[in-house]
Amino acid sequence: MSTTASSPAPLAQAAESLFLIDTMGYIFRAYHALPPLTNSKGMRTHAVLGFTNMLRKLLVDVQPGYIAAVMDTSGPTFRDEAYAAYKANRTAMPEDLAAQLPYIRRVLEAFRVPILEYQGFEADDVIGTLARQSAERQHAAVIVSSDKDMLQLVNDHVCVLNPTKGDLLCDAQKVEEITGVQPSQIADLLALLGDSIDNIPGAPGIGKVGARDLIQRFGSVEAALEHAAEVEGKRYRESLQNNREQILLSKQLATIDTHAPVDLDLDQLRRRQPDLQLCQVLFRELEFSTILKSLLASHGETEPTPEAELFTAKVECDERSASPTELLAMLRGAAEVAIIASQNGFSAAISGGEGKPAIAVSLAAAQAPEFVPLLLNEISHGKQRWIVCDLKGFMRALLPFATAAQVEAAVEAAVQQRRWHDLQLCSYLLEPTQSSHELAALWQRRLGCAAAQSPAEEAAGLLQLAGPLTLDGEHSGLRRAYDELDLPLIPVLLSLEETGVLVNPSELGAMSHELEQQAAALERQIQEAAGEVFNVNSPQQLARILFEKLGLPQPQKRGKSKAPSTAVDILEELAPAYPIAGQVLEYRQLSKLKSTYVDVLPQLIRPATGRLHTTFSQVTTATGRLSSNSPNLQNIPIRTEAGRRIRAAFCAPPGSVLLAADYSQIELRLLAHFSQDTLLLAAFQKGLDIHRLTAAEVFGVPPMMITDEHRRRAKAVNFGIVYGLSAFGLSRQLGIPQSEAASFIKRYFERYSGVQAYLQETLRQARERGAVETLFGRVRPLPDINSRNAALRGFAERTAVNTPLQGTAADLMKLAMIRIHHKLRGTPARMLLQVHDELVFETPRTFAAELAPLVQREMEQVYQLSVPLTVDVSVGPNWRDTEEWKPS
DNA sequence: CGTCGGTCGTAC
DNA sequence: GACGTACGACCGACGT
Repeated sequence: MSTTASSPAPLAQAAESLFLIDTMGYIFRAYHALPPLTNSKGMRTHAVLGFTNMLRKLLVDVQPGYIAAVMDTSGPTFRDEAYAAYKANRTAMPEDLAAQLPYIRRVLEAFRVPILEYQGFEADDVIGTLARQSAERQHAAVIVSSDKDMLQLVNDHVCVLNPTKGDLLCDAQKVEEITGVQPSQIADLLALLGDSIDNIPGAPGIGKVGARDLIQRFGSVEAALEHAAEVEGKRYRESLQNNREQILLSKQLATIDTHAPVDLDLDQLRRRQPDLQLCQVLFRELEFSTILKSLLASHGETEPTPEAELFTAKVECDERSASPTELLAMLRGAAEVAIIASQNGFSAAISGGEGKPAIAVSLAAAQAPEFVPLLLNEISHGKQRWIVCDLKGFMRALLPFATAAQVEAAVEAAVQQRRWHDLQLCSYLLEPTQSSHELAALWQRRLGCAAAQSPAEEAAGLLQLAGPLTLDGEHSGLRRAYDELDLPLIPVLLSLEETGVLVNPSELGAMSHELEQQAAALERQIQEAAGEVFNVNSPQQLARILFEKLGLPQPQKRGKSKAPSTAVDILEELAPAYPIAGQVLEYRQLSKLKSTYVDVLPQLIRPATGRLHTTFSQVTTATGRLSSNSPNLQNIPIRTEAGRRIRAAFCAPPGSVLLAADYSQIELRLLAHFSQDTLLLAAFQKGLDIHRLTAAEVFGVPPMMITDEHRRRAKAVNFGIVYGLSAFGLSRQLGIPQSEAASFIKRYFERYSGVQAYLQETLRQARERGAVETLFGRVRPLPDINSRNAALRGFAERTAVNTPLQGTAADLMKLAMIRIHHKLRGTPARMLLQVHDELVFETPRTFAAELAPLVQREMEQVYQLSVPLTVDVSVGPNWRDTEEWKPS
């Protein structure tokens, strides 16, 4: 509000004024006006965000002396009795808005703004009454509202501030300027105009201008009705004469009651400083980090407040120190043990008994050699449930003090007896769309605290988190994915990561040099054609050169920030006519390979093993797939010749070979299984080429006549189905008119009618439940599936189609991995990588002939479906040059 | 000098 | 807005 150049008097006197916030009115407008932001938890937060921003701006810029937030209570009011249809037009509050209301209250509490609500009285009337009482005491009041009803309350001591109209401040003069009538005549104006939102009927046929003129001329609706006969315009005259009762009722409804039984107590409403601790907890939960940052900054808290102050629910524990044997003795008697292993040592916590704080113990790293063997023995043979966060990380921390086989054996024993409670995994299964399931994130979200202050307290926090992060009751459907897939997979993934994969660094080194030369040459050519030196890597600068300076035809497609897109499909279209476009494409390809793979991978080779060790994340994707990072080994190039050279650098050591096994069309096979579509089932049962079949069916071409182009398009259609395709998306993918794409889709669903029925049923269930699930019960919530926002809804619908297919494929692959891992125990073969539908192994050449059928059988037989699962196996010296293995 | 959103490109 | 799921490089705007 400091931006309001000429602050009218009431704002200049803000330090003494009473600010009355029309809370619900503002929230409704924020809800409808702002894009429906969702935080990482899937909760809508935009109304809270809009309200918080408004409130904070008010508090900071205006510095009100007195403030209150007025809210409605549920229940009937006098207006409902006066007019049954009143607010009948107001549909029930949308669920995602209702869910935000408790947070609005918490925001007000955190800012220490008192909430005023009175049973049976609407906020308008409470505001009107308080404003009147304030004015009678010669005390200025400012009503913060965007509702035009409020303008009737304006007088010498009362004005209205509209935060949605750039902080428009209305005094009596401004009201007249805007509406053409005095504040005292606003109710008369609205009585004629009506208000569709509040279901005030008004006078049919009388609009803005008419209402204003009539009130200006007669002064009130009563007077206008009395003199209706004198009105010249036939439409207005008859409306007045024919709607007398309705108009009078409308005025009654539009009139704010300024005599509600409410007493203004200014002292209670004096502005107070925000409760920074509450603000921190709340805004972290809501993920309003910008607001939090600026709030802390404005209160001189450049450093985050000391952690101790953040604890709203301090994790209680009695800290003790103990020797390894004493600690073991303590663990032995416990039913549940929370345990953390880190570089700094160990900490563990057990329940202190009913009502008592947890008992927590920490152990220095120096004790690990003595402690770990004891611990592993207890994990294997004890009866406790072990609570951890990130079992894979826990296992890894034990590796320096025991053999991998010992760690794995102990963990496996407890896995089989269902004695592991991995909070990270539970959190993921419960909320697969959350961006983080790290312990720190769980503390923040579930305990409302920043972090523990000591290792022992951290362990005690784990104990506390185990309560909310269980898969019991309504979430017991997730147990199967936990018990049968995700938990048993953990030792498998640890094994893959620790094994690593061999890459040939000198091969990559040579490539780096070549790519450098080629890219530099292309860069020179591009800059020469451009007539200037610029950064080809900058899409923005490139767009300027291509579309402004050189005048290439501009694409329709634009980025979010306005520059025309220079993406590959655009440049490909331009390449035949403009060599520079082709050069850019080639440059991009080379520099991508160099910067993302060739120059990065050698640096990540672990010196101790001479191999590349990725990290698989089991808690990242919304569908249940794994992800891979540092480096990502799930996106090593394969499509282009230059890219395949990188793949060739992934190799087997002398005497060994790589073996790759991949599921053929697993998602389409799952579609056949789920949909039971006759045609699709028959196709897979007969082992047909599914893309050729689709080409024949959709394009109406006999199988003999199908061209590569037909097949290419059919393949795009098949992929599109799995992705929840739209005509727009398909048309863009294939570069064909949307109408043509639409006819392909139509033909597809005519031919594969079972698929269409299945997809419709999937959507119906998703809408009903607000979630979809995989074959093994992994659930993905879809908060937007019934949204009124078409874009959000469309996205949720495509997700609803894709997730059961992609997620079930991931489930099956996990199961196959677990089984194969166990079959490989005692063999010289090692599983190295998983790339969604492919597994890569390393094996002595002499064992390959045994490994191949084992892997193929386990993968194909992983689960009985209505169609066969088929797996292609290939073997070779490196990841590029593998040759198909055939059972003999 | 770090952070963060946008754009682009790699995989399945 | 715009067919699903990821990771990550680079740029450039922004705040320190």
